[in-house]
Amino acid sequence: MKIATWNVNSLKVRLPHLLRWLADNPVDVLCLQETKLTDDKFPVAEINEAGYQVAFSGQKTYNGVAILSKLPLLDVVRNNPRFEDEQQRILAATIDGVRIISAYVPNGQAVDSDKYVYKLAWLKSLHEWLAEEMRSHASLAILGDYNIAPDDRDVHDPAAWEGQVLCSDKERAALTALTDLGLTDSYRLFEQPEKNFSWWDYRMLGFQKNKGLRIDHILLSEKLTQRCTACVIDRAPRKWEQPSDHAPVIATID
DNA sequence: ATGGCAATAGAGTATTGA
Repeated sequence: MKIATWNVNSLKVRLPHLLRWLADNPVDVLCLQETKLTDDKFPVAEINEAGYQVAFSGQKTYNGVAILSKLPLLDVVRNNPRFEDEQQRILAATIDGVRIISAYVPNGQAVDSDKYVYKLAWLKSLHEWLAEEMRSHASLAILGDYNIAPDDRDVHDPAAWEGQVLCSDKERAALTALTDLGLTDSYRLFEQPEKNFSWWDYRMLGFQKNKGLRIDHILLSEKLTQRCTACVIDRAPRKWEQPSDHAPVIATID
């Protein structure tokens, strides 16, 4: 089973990229973030035609998450039931006995801004809900754009980013709190290339200069960690015309 | 060198992202 995550930064713009990528990478499950579409505009027919069933939770202009799957999506839940939130950032479904969660963690804008406070509160509540979910689902994977670079290996210029949003101690502690629940960053189970990232700024020739961050992650419960045989970042679609600023991350579960 | 790109809403320019 291959499971993947990709922040597409507008599914309206990126639908051709998505279909092309799925043709090249026929993963079993793909979690999307930043679809930026209301549910009535979601391209269900095109995705079905590509061989995928899909659940989605969107809103106008911002956020929006989805899960594509070759197998049926059961027990679909929108949002963290413990966190009152108008922003559509969480979608969960059970696929082939695995609880899959697509998550779009808030960006946080700047340390100590209102959005940063919201990000930390959101993560704290996610932690509480995940603890619960893990009790009822031994096989659980939470995939998405975490907007947190776990450590300095995940940052192109750690000195420049030190203490900044996406790299601050409080954000990293919030991510560590999630892994302390018994979730593992699948990427670090394996030897990985140096300076390998999942996001590059559109500005400053970020991708060409590889000025990026690794902020998109696949966290696995212990049961899935034992079955995980690979985790890779696919930079290929970042080189395509009019790309998303994020690259997909893929984990293989045997 | 502290900007720079891109998407959205909506009709010039503001907001957000990371």
